[in-house]
Amino acid sequence: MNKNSADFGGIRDLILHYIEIDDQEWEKCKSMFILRRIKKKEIILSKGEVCRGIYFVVRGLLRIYFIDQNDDEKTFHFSLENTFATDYQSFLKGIPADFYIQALENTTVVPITFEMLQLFYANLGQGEKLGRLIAEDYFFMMNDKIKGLYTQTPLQRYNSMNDSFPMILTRVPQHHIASYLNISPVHLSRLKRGVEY
Amino acid sequence: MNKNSADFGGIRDLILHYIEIDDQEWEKCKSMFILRRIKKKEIILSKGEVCRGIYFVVRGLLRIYFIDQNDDEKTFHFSLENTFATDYQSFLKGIPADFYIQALENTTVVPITFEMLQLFYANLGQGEKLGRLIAEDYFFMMNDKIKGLYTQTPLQRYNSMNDSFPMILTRVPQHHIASYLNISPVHLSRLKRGVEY
DNA sequence: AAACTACAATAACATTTGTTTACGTTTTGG
DNA sequence: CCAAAACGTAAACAAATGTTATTGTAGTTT
Repeated sequence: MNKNSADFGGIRDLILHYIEIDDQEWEKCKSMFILRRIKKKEIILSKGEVCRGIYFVVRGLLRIYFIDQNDDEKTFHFSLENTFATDYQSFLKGIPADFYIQALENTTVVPITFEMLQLFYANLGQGEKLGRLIAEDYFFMMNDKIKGLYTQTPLQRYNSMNDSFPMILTRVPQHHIASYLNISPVHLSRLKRGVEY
Repeated sequence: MNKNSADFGGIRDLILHYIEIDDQEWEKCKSMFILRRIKKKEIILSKGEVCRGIYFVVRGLLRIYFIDQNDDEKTFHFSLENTFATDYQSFLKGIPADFYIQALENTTVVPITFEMLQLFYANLGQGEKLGRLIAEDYFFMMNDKIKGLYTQTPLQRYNSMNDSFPMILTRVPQHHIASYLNISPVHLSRLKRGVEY
């Protein structure tokens, strides 16, 4: 890798997965990308702020969570390498975020701003289509998530976490897993043990 | 209302809410619309079938649900007048549906097929944008739904049902409400009573 | 009108999940 | 390297929620 050409990870592959984009268009996109480094535990979005980016994770791991009425953190999503993290509603509507986004490891992201997205829509031949397909994919993820919440027990969801988030169980503290499963850390510990009542 | 011009309810207003569309474009759309009547209790989509339409509810009420591992129905969504019902994932991907869609009242819908949607994308000036905005709105709904599931108690969610679905509590049997809240009918009855432990 | 069905409420009991506290280990920060 | 903080497990108990069974009412069907 040339030292002067930043490595934007799998972004191009990801775009190509959605739409056709030629070299000239890619150069236009690439000129807008920058890398941003985030230290472990750093919070890059807090509730009440407007989310100014879709963060494409090149390396590291982000956690999206919110805080409920009892001041408990509820982990909503983990963003691994080559996936996105954002408060999409805040980002798209320009309204205050409900979510927090925090790095659980030292992390490198490519931020995509709202302005950049508008340029994609306007200047890429299939820009609107890209936006539609991304929104649809985000929707599918939510759809699956809700189905899991309704149909699976906490233990079943725990056991399928490795499918949704490869290696997640070895990368993040267990209490974050518990909050993702919407159960207490103590209870998750019990479930893993296979306790009898 | 002219007897020969079907009433497609608020569809045009809904499209206009998302994009600009001129009279000529609207005539093209309208010529594709038909009305379909669904009898109370009729099921128009079952798990395993491919969902062939986005159903715009002109009058009546649809229920979207799925069946969990214990053969219990879990109500996922109610579609009131001037809103949609579909298994969006099945519809867009052409894969077998996870959901069932059932009429809880005698209902009139305008089905929008996948082929019609492609024509919209291709022939409406802002067709792709329409698709993107619809996907985004669907996403926002899911987003709010998940936030509710994580942060609110069943009773809180019960009390806000009238906001999400006006008059729903007087229109559908209570056990469907309970399944929407993901609690048992017996427990919902208890919560309403405000039982002390 | 009678029989049947769906529905809601209630009580009693069982199961799941949360809370608190304690303890030992690991990780982190200075 | 040391002290402090974070973390996971465990046990005991409390609270929330599910299950089953019963009853009464209202709506449907015959």
